[in-house]
Amino acid sequence: MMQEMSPDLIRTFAALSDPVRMATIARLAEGPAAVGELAEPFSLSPAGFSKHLQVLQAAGLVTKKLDGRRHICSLQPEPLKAAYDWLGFYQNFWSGTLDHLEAFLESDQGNQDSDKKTGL
Amino acid sequence: MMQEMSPDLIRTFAALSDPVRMATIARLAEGPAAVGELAEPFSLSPAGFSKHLQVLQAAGLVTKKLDGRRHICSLQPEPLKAAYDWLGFYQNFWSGTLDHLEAFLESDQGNQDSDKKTGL
DNA sequence: GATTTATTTCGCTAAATAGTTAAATATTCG
DNA sequence: CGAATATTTAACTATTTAGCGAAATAAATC
Repeated sequence: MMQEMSPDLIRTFAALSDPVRMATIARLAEGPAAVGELAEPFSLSPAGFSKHLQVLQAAGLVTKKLDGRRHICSLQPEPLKAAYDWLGFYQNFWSGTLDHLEAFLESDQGNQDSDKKTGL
Repeated sequence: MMQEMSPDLIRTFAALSDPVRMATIARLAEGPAAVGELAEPFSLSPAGFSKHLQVLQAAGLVTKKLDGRRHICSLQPEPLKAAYDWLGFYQNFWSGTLDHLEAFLESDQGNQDSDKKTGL
């Protein structure tokens, strides 16, 4: 078995690997906001912040809608969920007494959606 | 309230944002392996793969122990768990009927360690 | 002890990223 | 319409990252 490692997931992790972008996501989780409001906490030029926003949009983490001359940004949950699920696969690895996933992968739980060979 | 965004987390997400490194983590979840074995699936020079391993080690995701001339790599769960937990904070954002976290943040659950202003 | 195997470090190049300032595009307001 | 506001795009520079081949280190084997 092998976990999916889509370009989308890669882009999501890349988008998350920056403090400005992580903080922006945290802020947007509290509700939509205009670009200027989002940029305020950072000592960045507007153009510099705009680029971070582009990275977040390219990853599908943020969408924008226009409200007059302001661009209102909203957080999109799907990519976060996908990243969460990818990492969640390794839950057994860190949460249990297992040193690695072997035991899990050979368990009923680990086999339930992969090796349905019992019926063949 | 504001989620923690440590340099460690940043490094973890950066380490995850590459297909070679993601696949290597997936492989290591099945159990420890030597560098050469890990490198095999990729068309990379040994030096090239070694650098990816350095990134994973710098993020604390992989540790090595020596077995003769072979370097045995093991996956370390802590950084994965930290990333999982950071993303898990937004679970309410994607899993529920909420458009954003406001409702959660104003709930008992959301208030339990943040705005204890009821007593002021 | 010379050779082979496993891996890293070094020195380099090419490409991607993060930041800047200046100019461009809309939109609102007087 | 002209000035101000909000934001992006363009052009550029500096830094980081990803890759390579060659050399270095270390252990195993003959």
